[in-house]
Amino acid sequence: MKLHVQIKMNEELYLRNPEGSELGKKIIQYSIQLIYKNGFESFTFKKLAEEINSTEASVYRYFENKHKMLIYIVSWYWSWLEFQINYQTNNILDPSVKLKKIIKLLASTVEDDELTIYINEILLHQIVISEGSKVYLTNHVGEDNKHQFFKPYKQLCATIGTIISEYNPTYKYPKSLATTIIEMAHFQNYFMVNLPTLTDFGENKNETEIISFLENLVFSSITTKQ
Amino acid sequence: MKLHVQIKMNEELYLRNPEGSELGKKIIQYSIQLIYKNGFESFTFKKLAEEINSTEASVYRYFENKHKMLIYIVSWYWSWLEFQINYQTNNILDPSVKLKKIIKLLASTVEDDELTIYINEILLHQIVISEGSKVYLTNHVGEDNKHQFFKPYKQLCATIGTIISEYNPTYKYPKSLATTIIEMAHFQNYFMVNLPTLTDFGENKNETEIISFLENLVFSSITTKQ
DNA sequence: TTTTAATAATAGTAATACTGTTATTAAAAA
DNA sequence: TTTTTAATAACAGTATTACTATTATTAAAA
Repeated sequence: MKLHVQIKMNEELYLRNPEGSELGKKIIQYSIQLIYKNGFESFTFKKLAEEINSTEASVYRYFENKHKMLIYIVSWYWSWLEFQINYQTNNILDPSVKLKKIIKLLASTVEDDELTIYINEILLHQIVISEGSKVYLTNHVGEDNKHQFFKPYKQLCATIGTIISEYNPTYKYPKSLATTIIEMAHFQNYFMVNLPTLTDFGENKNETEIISFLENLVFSSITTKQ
Repeated sequence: MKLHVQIKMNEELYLRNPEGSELGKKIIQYSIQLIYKNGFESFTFKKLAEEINSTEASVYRYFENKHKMLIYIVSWYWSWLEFQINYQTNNILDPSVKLKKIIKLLASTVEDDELTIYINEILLHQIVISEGSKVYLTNHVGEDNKHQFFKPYKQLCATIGTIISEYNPTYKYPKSLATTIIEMAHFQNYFMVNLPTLTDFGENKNETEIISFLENLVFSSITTKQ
């Protein structure tokens, strides 16, 4: 039996479901490649169309604009990560072990998931690090929120927040600490690679130091008496 | 005697110094207003020119493009905040008192500084919250870094990191904790206002809760034995 | 009074972010 | 098998953005 992880995406994010056709999958696959390579700002549907030997108009049949495309792939990532977390922390009872596992999953280079051939999770993870916050840092965040575009991100925060509360039910800021872990797992990685003077991770540039930093941050916060 | 706070800006950020002319000051003043109102994405030099009854070409005499303009105003903010922090923590010896003061300055609504008539610090603070990270989350971060465009931000992190090390010389991640404080002071504020389910600050929407969260985060991290 | 500098006014270009139309092809339904 | 439908390719076109270049006008400095 082949396990197929189907991630159900918010239907308002696309005009035509990209998972439902070869062209659609190609659009996702090469969008990830292009955004990874040149950044979201210089990514255009025209360049994408040239890359996949199709036309701009065809891409517009799938996505209204490139921002919704970004929300789509970033949301996909959060949903996928949520699944990985649930899968890997399943049967673990100790919340501190769970939290350590989550920190590791957030801060480590992901492994490419063989089940989703057209999505390269390694590149997607890098995109989420560099472009992920642009998804909600817009003037239309309220509108987008009404359309539930941030649900997978919120869901992940809720999951992490719940485990924090399991560990220490008296801790007052489980959700804020959850977003801090998520955002800092990515920001510290971005700083380490691009602006290393902003971090304490120096030359070696590996993720174990980020994990130590985050573990220290989280466990001292939720262990300290208030 | 009138105290004049002159902030020396990186000369590579502009083509002509906006502080040196009436038009230049108007460009800064109305850029802040427009970016605050409609967000950075929809901000254009044409709209700005219309707003100040000038022309696009005149604006281009001052700034090469709108991204450098954003770096300019955000850097100005960090330099200004650094000054405020140094001023307000001057003569304080206890590093924990200093840190609390800094957290408060980072997380609170700033007061308009009467000394800079054409810069509205309250609006600028909101811009730094919503658009600040876009300054370095670009594909040309390396180039921009070489040109020292992030110096004021780095300087602020160094200042905060130094005080953290003063409090606890054995703490291993002073700089990463410094960036965490800065970024989270802003992100938690943004989430509180725009995506409240991501935080624990609920209905009241005031900054004292964010300050408590950050104080708890910082002091438990640097007080815990490692 | 002359020179210079700054700005306004105007024009123009390449690229971006789309929309619309029609021809072609492939797959599904009759 | 034929017909219908759906998807895509190909092409054309528009408004806006992000610029550059040129010249006229004005104001200040030499």
